[in-house]
Amino acid sequence: MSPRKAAALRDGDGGQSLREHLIAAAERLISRRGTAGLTVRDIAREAQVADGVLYNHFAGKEELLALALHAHVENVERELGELPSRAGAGTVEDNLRAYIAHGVALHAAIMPAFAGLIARPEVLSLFAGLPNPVGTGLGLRVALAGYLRAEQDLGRLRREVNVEAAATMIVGACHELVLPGLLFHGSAAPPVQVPPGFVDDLVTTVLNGIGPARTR
Amino acid sequence: MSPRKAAALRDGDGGQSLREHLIAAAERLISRRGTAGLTVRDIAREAQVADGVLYNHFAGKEELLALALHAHVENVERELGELPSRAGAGTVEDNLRAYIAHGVALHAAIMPAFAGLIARPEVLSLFAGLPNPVGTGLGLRVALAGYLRAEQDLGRLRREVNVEAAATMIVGACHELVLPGLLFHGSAAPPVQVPPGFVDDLVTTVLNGIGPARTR
Amino acid sequence: MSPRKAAALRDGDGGQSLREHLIAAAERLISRRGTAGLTVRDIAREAQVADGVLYNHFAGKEELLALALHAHVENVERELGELPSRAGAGTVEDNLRAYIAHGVALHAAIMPAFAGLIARPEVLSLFAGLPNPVGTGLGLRVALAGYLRAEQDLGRLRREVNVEAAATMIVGACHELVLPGLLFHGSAAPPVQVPPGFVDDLVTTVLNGIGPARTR
Amino acid sequence: MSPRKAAALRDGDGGQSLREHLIAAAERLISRRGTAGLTVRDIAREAQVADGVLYNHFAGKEELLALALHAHVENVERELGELPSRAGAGTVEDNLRAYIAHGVALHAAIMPAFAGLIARPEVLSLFAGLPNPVGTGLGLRVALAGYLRAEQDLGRLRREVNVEAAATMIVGACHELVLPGLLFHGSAAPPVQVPPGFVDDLVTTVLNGIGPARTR
DNA sequence: TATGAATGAGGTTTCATTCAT
DNA sequence: AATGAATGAAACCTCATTCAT
Repeated sequence: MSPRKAAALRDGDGGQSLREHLIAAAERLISRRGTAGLTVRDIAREAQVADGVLYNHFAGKEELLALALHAHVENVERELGELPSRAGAGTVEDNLRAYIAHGVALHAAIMPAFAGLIARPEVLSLFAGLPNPVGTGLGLRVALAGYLRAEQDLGRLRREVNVEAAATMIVGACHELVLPGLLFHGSAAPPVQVPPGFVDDLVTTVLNGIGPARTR
Repeated sequence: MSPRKAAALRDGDGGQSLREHLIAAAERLISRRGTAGLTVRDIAREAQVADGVLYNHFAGKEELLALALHAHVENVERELGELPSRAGAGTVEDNLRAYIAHGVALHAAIMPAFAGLIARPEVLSLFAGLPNPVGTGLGLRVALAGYLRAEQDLGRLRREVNVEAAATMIVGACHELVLPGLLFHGSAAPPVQVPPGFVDDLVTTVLNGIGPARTR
Repeated sequence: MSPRKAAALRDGDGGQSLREHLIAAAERLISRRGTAGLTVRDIAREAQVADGVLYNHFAGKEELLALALHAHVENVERELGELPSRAGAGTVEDNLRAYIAHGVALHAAIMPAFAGLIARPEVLSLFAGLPNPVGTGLGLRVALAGYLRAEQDLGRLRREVNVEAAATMIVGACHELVLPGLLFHGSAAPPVQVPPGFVDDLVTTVLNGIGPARTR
Repeated sequence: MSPRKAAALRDGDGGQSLREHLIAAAERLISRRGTAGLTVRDIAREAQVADGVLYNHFAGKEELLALALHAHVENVERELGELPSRAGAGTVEDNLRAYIAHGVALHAAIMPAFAGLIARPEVLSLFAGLPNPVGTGLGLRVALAGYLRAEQDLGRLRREVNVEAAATMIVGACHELVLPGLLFHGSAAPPVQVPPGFVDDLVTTVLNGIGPARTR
């Protein structure tokens, strides 16, 4: 009555549909090797499934990649846990440290996924079209700006600063900490190592500035 | 009898070796279309040279790409001109603005080149192995940190700040300003538009910080 | 408990067996798009039936196609109506005109169906093996020859002519009027347009001949 | 100095370019098996050449097929030799017999080639765009009509007959003689056998007509 | 040494058929 | 008996690299 189930689902993985199984397999590969050089055959093999199945469930490679990318971002964000979104709780320093740690880990995990797709706008626009709560990790900047503004409202940050500028610098610093390792050790790089104390220094810098005295 | 010269060199371009000619052609393509989807045939055609020559001068596509990438970064940096390396000259604000403008332009120009290669560690390690004075645009951070330290020595920036942290944030902000356009508008994106006043806000923020009062 | 019925038969189409339902669906597609590029999935979808059913009722795609082709020829002939089989009725000219009109319409309708199969002898021999009263439209020639012979017997056509030869020429002319449009305008060609008066000229020619005087 | 030659050309077939070699190989297959089910691999194998070569010489499979089809028609026409184009020479009967023999042989040879392409309009329009003197065998009808008109001018055929109609019937008869064998014995059919005397009967019929007396 | 055609592995996709449910 | 997802061979095409000339 019901149609046949894929061998891969029959033994053990029975809880999900093959569609989900395929997305999960692709996500696994993305998280392992990034998005570049990923072939349909790789994905089918990882899913232990025939080459052609994917076309029973997706319009093509591109749709699957977009969905897997989405799943990857979601997985990473789930693993990283909540951001300190409630202003006023804890110290600002601690909260900023949390944002930075989050940003470094997030970018380390998702940049290899996006990198291989810069040249494939179709996948990226499919991705952009997905219901995408937090999104591309770009959401981080928005979230951070929101947090900063809330702290401003509470008086724990100065009123006159441009929170967008601050958020840009902080999130940018996370990129900057991740990129070199990505470029020069490959996606099989050791987990990013931020020198001890460096995050503290970032936070101090952003809070106090580097100028000799307050201008303006 | 001297060995045959490539047709492309015979007329007009006689000053360079074919090796240099090929690197230049590849660089031209990289700067036009980025690194993704670039075939050796494209390069040979751009160089007006037979498909196979490249193997007489390079170990393979990868070596040529690494060298062309290097040339590309050098070209971009040459075109962008000098950075305010002499501390003490002009105002710190102006100098920081110059660094940021430089960084945005630099990353906008070189990120499409690197993007297509994140997944090809071979090219990137060849690149990393090149005698690479300024390098990957990562040089920018080093240069900026040096500048900041010099200003510290002159007393125009506070002694206790970690200039590495500051440089990381500033250069990171440049990444952050460039990346989204790259990802979601393709490499045929409009030239990056930083909102007016935003660079000023970045500078102000980094100089003054965002905290309510100086800590530490 | 009787065996399950296909969904498509349950509502409304209950009069036929699923076998007949499938043949009808395939015939519909053949008459719409010809035989080329027809997939079993197309047929199943047209029949609103699961992909696999067809293998419960036919040896495979080929048998189904052969039967659908047969049905298609039958349908077309039914729609075209009766041929003037009774010699002596009407004028010979009118009757020949009717045969030609019939032949043109018949070939226009069935040639796209056969065209996609010339290269698939299996289907065609299955088709040829079917109890095939009128057959492949080749029946037309037989019918026409029969009619001509009957008119001969009535003295309305000359005794000594070879009715097979005449029938061959007349039916052949129908092919010839249909083929070019088929080849060079695709099966989405406009319905065959025979220039006005041309059928008359064919009839006149076949009746009177083209020679200057009766030979033999 | 010159590039490498294909292995297949090196031993023995050296006179032609690989482009010609490929067209010839495809033509060979077309003449053997018709056009349907012909894969690029088949062609490459027949040409004893690597799978990918064809794309160095043609835009794709379609262009090659169109050219091979063209070559096939040319070959067949060359082998069949000249048609009696000079009116007035020989007897009209003999000339018509020659046309019919030619037409039967021609269609027997080229119809399997065209049949497989009815569903691929792209190939057919490429073919139609080729410089195509005689063309698709459709040229035969034009040539025959021309010949008939010339005989009319000489008074060997009656003035008032529509030569187009006559040509249509005669060429159509050739189709009709060829088609059934094609459909029901496959392209590996025995060479078409026209019953002895049948061609004579066709000629007699077309010259004298079948009517009891000259009408009009 | 330059040439550029030849090579062939490997990419994405289609589709007739099978088969667990 | 019906279902429809799974299967996997095979289609067309690309492209880095080789190599006879």
